[in-house]
Amino acid sequence: MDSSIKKERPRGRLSREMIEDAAFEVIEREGLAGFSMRKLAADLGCEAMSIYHHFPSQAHLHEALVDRLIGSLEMPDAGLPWRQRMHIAMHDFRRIGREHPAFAPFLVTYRMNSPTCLTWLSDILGLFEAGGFGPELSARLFRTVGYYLMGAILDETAGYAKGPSAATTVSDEQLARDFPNVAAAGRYFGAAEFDRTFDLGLDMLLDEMERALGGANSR
Amino acid sequence: MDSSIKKERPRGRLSREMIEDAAFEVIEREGLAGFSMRKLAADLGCEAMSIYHHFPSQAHLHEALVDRLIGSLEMPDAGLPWRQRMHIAMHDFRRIGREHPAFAPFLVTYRMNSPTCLTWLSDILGLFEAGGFGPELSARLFRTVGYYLMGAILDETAGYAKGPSAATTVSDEQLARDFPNVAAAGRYFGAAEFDRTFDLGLDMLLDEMERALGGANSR
DNA sequence: AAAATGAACCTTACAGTGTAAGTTGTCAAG
DNA sequence: CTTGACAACTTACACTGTAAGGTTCATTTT
Repeated sequence: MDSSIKKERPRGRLSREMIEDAAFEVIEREGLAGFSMRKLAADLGCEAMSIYHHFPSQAHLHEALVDRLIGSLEMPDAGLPWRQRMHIAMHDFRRIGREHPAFAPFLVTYRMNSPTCLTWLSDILGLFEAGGFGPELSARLFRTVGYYLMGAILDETAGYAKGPSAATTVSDEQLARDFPNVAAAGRYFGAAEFDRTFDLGLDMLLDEMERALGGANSR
Repeated sequence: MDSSIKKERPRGRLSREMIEDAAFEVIEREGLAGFSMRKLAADLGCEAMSIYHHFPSQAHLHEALVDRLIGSLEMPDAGLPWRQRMHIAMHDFRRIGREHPAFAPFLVTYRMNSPTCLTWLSDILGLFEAGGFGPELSARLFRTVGYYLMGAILDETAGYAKGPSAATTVSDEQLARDFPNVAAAGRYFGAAEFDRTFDLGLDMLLDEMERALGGANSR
């Protein structure tokens, strides 16, 4: 058996899909800032520059990862009520963020303009419009839930994105003494409460949207 | 007028405040990713390593910038009604983000745990509690508006944070043809609509919170 | 005045980064 | 077998954060 250190991998066996798969792994293992083309290459058993044959730059690779994630999303069953469909779509997006916590900051910061992403965006806008909102309100409400979603994903994945704060941190004792209400709130800030907290805010927004719809209809 | 490239600057004239001021400038000029200790030093007229006498690392410096911004926030007048105070506090935070658009991604991603930041966080939590919410709901509603705020700031400053997308972009014609509803929504996604859109979502959340309060009181 | 102290700043060096440019290896078509 | 095309590798460059150690200068002590 061949015993070279690098995995035996004949030429011509590198593909975009393989590279993307490995990139997700390296990012989650090393963190987004710790990711590099050389580490990715080491994972793939090739040299860094070989990757450039498939992606013209690291930025292109990162954007391809976004495309992969967004492209994997499916719109909820059109037979369901509007509110339920919106609820599902929001949870779907949140899920792909949480499944790739180290990549999540890039995902939510990225300004979508690829066909794949625009399709998703268009579908979500269409969901609002199908719910009875006009073009303007659909756009603004999309932003509203989008903002909420972005912030939630960032918070819920923040523990993975960067290590502990470098600068002065406040000890638990000092926190309990000087900021008792923050210490008390900490109980509801933990990962165990993410689902409940997320749904609270999401339902508040959806409640208010339905109210706006009902008000317009009954008027 | 003196035209030396580096500012004349006798020893002992470097201070944390000066460095922070220059760092804000360099970050806004070069972008967060384009920022470096050497560029900062060039701006200050010193060598890169001199900065390490005042900040032990770049991360410490960045966190000091967050502290500066958060520390500059003042709580709204306690005599005002609860809802108005919350509205002002949210707009204040949004303002410091928008005043430093390139730095905003770090600001909103940063997990606050310095005394300065904890003081602000405690004050906001106190604002909910003063409004009549118990500890648990105060914590969860803080998260809710916090998520919304983070997302809004990220979106509103995204144009400054990074250059145009590196990968395939969809042309305006293609957008109008293949994604007409997205193209139509673009009208409401521009900077001119930021204020109106932000207030729409914020007011929805505050409406819903007041409703929760009223419901609890009238029950 | 002279010497000592210590902070403030600079110089050098290293391991790491993205990626441009040029080179090599491999396989398929002629 | 030769030729071509292309995938992968090698080298090189300009840049990064920062560790280690050297230099300069204001202040304090003698």
